[in-house]
Amino acid sequence: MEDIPKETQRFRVRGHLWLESEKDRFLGPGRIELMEKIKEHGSISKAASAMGMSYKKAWNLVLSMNSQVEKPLVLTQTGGSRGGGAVVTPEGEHYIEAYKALVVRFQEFLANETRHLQG
Amino acid sequence: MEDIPKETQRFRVRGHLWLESEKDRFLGPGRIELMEKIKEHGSISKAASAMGMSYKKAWNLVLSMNSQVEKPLVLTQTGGSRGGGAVVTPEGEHYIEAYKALVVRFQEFLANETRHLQG
DNA sequence: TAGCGTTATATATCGAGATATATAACGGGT
DNA sequence: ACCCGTTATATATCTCGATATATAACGCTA
Repeated sequence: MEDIPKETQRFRVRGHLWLESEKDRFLGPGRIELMEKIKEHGSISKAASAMGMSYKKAWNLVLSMNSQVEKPLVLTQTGGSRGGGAVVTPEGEHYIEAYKALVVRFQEFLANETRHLQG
Repeated sequence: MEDIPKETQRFRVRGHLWLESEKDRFLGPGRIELMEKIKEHGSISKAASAMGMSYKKAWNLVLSMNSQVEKPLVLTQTGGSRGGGAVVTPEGEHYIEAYKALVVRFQEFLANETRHLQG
């Protein structure tokens, strides 16, 4: 590594990280952010528009996440005094925390590898 | 982490990794594979078709890589007895090796995190 | 029973990226 | 002078995912 030219200084190591099951993605940055926005706004539609995402896409993500676990990460309710809404369950919150901790370790890995590269 | 339900067993941590400069991607899995195919076949067009990629895309990747370093990673030649061709320079080979070593460490990270998640 | 905001779902439209097609240039061989 | 396979480049076409649009259902309110 020590004979990589100086210009290597300009490069950074970057990456993406996610959890997946047999064939489907389970959790990634977008799904985590969506759950956080649902926590904040109390509905899928408001969460979606808050992050510039179509309702349909957000709905599909919730469907995908919930379909891969026994206890759903997001509960939805149609109708009612406010028309309905969505909440993140304790299970959902747990995954959010676990994912964030994972990302912290990943960022350390990337920073370390970038340092290594630029040696 | 210890109170994540059993079904977490089914999830793996996966990821992508690449090198980038200020605004452009520099090296990722596709570009590395392309350089390896160029080494193998001696031309961009053969390398591209060998990995089911259009010549145009392969050419753009070579252009992008070479534009980000002083000494090009891939040298091309037009015309001549065989019509032309392309070769990977020692600098290119060096980056291939550095990237592969990085990927090995990344795979270890992912395996470790998957184990941690399922622990 | 009518109104409301939302979830839930299907269908249609659009646009970006990929692919296909075309053409020029290159330079050695014959 | 012409042929060859490749690099180099522009343009046209296509495809698929994303987005937009539309509609139904839900359940509380009043």
